[in-house]
Amino acid sequence: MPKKPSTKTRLITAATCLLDEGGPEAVTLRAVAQAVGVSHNAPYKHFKDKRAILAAVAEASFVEMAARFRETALKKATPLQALRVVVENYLSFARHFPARYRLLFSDPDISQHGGMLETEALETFETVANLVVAAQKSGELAKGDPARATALIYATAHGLADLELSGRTRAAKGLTDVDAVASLLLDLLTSTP
Amino acid sequence: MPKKPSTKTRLITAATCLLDEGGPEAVTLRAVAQAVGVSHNAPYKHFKDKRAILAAVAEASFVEMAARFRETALKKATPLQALRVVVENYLSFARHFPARYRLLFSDPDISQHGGMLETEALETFETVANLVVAAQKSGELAKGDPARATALIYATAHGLADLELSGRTRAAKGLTDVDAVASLLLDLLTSTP
DNA sequence: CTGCGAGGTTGACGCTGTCAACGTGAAGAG
DNA sequence: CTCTTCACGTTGACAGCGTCAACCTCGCAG
Repeated sequence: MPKKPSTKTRLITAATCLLDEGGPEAVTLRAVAQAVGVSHNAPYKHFKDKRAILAAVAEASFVEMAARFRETALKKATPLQALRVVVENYLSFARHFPARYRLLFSDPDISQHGGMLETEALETFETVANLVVAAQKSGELAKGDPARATALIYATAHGLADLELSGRTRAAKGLTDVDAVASLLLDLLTSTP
Repeated sequence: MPKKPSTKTRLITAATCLLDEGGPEAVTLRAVAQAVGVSHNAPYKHFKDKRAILAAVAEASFVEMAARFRETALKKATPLQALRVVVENYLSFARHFPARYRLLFSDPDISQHGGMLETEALETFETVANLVVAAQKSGELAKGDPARATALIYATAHGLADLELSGRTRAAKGLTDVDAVASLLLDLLTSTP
């Protein structure tokens, strides 16, 4: 039986909900407070800023997302398959929770914020890098600096997600099928020069 | 001798300046008006919204940037060199004008806005695609769907720029040297499978 | 019993985008 | 030459926002 959530965690979940449903502009301190059923100044007893609330939302979201990443990736047979699934999941997350995705991966305030979020992010990056190393060892992926290859994969996945969210994929010819482009990169990395 | 600029264009340049110097939060309707020396409501005689002003800023910036792209790219000897220069310029623009870059390439309101901006963006995309085709014909780039390869390059460049702007490149190992990662992609596209 | 601090409330402040009403001056119609 | 009109600009107001300060009110430590 789950103990009843504190006001602080209720504020975080309410903010997350508002963000997902109404975008960034819907997340107002007063709306969050009202959703929880407290006065418009109650949040200041738990968070310094509005930004602090967003940071907490990001932190909670990232931890949850990273856990799911690891879980689904480890079930796959080969490292390359796992890599593909990770990219798929990344893009899927961006599509399902656009506003939250932007908060997590494109907000300067948040990413610079340090704290547990940065640690967790680095750990996740490391996990993917390990996948790349494994795929190189098994011959599924061409050799090369694994950190740089990982960075390339990450940057491409993020770029595709961000372009899709800002609506730029509907127009340009090669961009309409985002997943195909992501797949193209992995194919390129696979081919042995 | 340049004729004196209208209030409308002065509003646009003032907004651009504020955006570059103080980030998105510095661009307030009142601040823009004050910078031009008019009352806080004068902008409404020229633009419907605050968003409309930002859209005008984006449009002007994009046209100017695209022109410089074409100019510098055409001076290069081979298509592949031109491609590298375009990517370099793209990243350089993002670094020099972070807030404006985000407005141009990551703002949903703006990119969905249609109008001349979308036309110009498509045209630019097409220009790059032609570069890819040329590089493939000359054997500098491996064969394959050029539209998709262009999309891949675009997405990667944008992803790298965005990650750098949100401060995520300082931490992860392979991401510290953004230009090297961009170079890696072009190398991959070069190698013949 | 006393006191005190965590958590909640009310009220206020300045700033924002936006709307409505009110000039004003130049240009065109009669 | 006068009258109208309309683009451009002004002032003043409004609600909503983040934030600060002051006050209340428990439950618990001494």
